[in-house]
Amino acid sequence: MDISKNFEHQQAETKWYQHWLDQQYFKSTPDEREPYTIVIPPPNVTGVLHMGHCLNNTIQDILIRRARMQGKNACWVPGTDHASIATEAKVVAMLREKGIAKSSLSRDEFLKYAWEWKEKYGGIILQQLKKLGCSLDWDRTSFTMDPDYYQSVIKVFVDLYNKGLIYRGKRMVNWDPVGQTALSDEEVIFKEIDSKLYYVHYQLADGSEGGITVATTRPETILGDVAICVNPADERYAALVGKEVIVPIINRRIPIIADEYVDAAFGTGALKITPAHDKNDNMLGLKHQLKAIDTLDATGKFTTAELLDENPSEQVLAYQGMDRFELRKKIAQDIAALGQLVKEEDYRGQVGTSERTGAIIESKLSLQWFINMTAFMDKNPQVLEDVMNDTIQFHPEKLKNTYRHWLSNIKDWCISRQLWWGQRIPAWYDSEGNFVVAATEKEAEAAYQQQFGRPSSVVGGLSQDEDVLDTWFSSWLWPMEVFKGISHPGNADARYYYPSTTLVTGQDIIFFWVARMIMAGYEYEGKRPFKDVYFTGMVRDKQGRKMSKQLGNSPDLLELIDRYGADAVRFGILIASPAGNDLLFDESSLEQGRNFNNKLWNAMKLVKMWEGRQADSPGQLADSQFAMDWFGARLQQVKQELDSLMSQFRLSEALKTVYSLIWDDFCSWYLEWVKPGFEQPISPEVYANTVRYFDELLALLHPFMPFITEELYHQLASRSTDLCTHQYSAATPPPAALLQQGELLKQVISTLREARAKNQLKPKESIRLHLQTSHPANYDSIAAVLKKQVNASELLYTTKPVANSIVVAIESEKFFIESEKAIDTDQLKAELLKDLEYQQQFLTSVDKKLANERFVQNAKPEVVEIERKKKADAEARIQTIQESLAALGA
RNA sequence: GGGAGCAUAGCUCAGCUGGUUUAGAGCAUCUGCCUUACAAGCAGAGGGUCCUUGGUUCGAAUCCGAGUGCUCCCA
Repeated sequence: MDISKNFEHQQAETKWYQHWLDQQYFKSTPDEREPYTIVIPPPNVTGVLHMGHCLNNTIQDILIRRARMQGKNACWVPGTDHASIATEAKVVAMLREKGIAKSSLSRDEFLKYAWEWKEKYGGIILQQLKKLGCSLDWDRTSFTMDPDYYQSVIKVFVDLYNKGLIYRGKRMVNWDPVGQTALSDEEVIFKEIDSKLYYVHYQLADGSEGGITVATTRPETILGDVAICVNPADERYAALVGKEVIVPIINRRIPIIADEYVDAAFGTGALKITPAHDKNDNMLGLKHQLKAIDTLDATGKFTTAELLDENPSEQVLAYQGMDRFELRKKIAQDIAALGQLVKEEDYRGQVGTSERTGAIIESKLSLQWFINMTAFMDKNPQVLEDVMNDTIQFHPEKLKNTYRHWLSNIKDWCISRQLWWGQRIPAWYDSEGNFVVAATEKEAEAAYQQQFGRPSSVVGGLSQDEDVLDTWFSSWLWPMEVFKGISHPGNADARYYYPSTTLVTGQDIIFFWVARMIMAGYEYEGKRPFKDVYFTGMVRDKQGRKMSKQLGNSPDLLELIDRYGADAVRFGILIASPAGNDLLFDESSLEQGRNFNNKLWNAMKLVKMWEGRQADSPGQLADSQFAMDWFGARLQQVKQELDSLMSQFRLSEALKTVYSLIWDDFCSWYLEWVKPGFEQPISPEVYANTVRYFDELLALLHPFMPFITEELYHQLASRSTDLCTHQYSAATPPPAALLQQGELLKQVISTLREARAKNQLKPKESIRLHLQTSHPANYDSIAAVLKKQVNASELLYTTKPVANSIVVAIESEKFFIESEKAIDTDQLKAELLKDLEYQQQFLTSVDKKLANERFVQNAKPEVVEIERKKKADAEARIQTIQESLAALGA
């Protein structure tokens, strides 16, 4: 069979992924094995694969493939999130392009479009994950709006309501005037934005001289002012507290009050209070029993609706319908026209924006549904405790602090959204504003009858709440409901797979999702939802900037997979990904991955070349014995290292370890050591061993790079099984002496090669190697390899220096390189002198340490022993060098 | 404003409970090689005041304090 020059990834990827699917290797059903469960962080149904997904899912696939090869029942559940606001925004945009306004559609008509859109474009991302090689159990694909899932969300809402943990109330919410919906605190992104600070003068109501000047960034809310507040300790204003001032333009009389909340150092030290439009103002308003006057509507435009009692002037009425930012300028001008705008200055401040639409958030009073988080946490203290005591283990651990901090300052969760795409809130209202909460209209009717003692028809029937639930109110059930643990409690799958084993997700959704899954897990299963949480950092570009559409620095992943191959992409993204830190993505790491593919491919070609050259060859076998023994030991050693690294989730280091084992130990050392001479036969035993080692390496690498390893596994020999389901054998403790001798051999080879290079001995020029050692037995097993690796025709033991040779000292042993070529003794001497100086300085530092009585007294005996050995080694080395110099006639 | 974290080679990072030579790896750089698997390669080399500064200790990249710079989270 002809072997292609390089690994052809496209072909291999298609072939093997299909084969794995056909063999149902990714399919999992409960059995007697230990389960290893991962639920995918469900990407938005509208999403396309980006770098973050790539990192995240590569890691999950590595964990799941490794678990599968360790004999566990590996189950990785795919799925998508309906992403209410993000999806609805896309559907609205799509309709707008068709010339259809959302407002012209009924709820049902809109949802029909949305479902059509979801069927057409939704879940593209899941197909893309296949390209990356992800071994998901596709039969288990879930969607947060599947009928059962939908019902489970409704069920949980009703249940929490009945438990008194959900309430409806008029509260200050974060209002997105573009999306026209409330948002939870977590959906608000604070940004630094340049604005202006306006200094506005309010005149005293009694007509007397003076007044008070207030600094505000939001003059457009001035018509909703109900008080001016100063710090009670602020002497400047002490005399004014209790007096009234006039709000410019609208001429409302408002009091000057005092509260310690006010920072006397900010602006003028006087704060205008607009309880309808600012969270802190609202808090002060409640405390001082002030009215809230709302002057902005749901779209952020001025409305006089709540001002009509005050007989507003023509000027005020003219603002009707004006956008908040336009209004800001207009009101500033109008105040200036009154001569009450003292000054304007530039100001840079934090402004909340919507995570989804980017719009600047308004704080707005509105009637919404909330979860009482304080009560919830009192009921479920394990949510915090079990993370702090590592029942649920966070990686990296430092995120425990962040988690604790958030939970100990937790605010009520606003869960209603003024959208149509999502689970509709199961609350039912009569025409008088009474309501009941029930899963279905029928149940609602019954509940109504019971609660109010009359059928709802008396007051015109019941109508359901128009709003839907926050997306996270459905995804917090994900680890349970993908196994139908909420909709069909106690079913076999849920019992077997829950709690899941590991969650892999981004640090950015620790509050949105991770914390809430833990909450739901304890509330509904009484158990943690997962054992380990691995948090990935953010993927940034080479300059450390976030990947974004605007910057255009977000590479097209499918194109990268096409160009470098899925294995190389997986390698590249993981090798650059330090545990718990952000990842600076650079295409050069993909190149490294591709080069590694190439290396593996060529190693396979070499071994395949030997396949047909097997013949009994006792000499070749004997010469290779050490290499075989040593590599066997190295393999066990690395297997142990990998177990340890993987259990600590140090995946990047684990990959580096396998990479170096394959590239350095296997290719650069082992294969060279057993390689037969040109067109010489190879011993069948050596060949069989080599293939066996290669198999083991492929198995270790397979979770990281599944395609090329499967391909090579089948190229190397004809097989009846696949690497994908190969079972690892446990690592055995490697013999330390063998490993040590291997290190000695490597060191000797490197040092001799370096000496050859420095003396301009071409690799082809053969040498005679003389060795002066007190332990010749150490060299018996490695002599053959040593000769081959430094191109020595002979290895001779000697007891005295060899004339006209290059001298190399390694510890207390001396090597003499004898060649046809004349030796540059001056250079040799210079080298030796340099080494001598280094050794002498080193000796001095060790001596100093040993001369320190307090060191010898206080340090642990083994540490002192190490120092003594260092001293002895250095002294021996110095002696060797001096003898060599003497032999050179120095 | 509150909290958390980071600072080690040109870049990205290891360096776990202080002592394994005078600090390691990968990538990049430089030198020599188209050596019979691989130039997407091989063999070598150079490169660091472990941010600054006090302290604890026989001993500090490692522990503690202060400072500086950066990052993230929360308000």
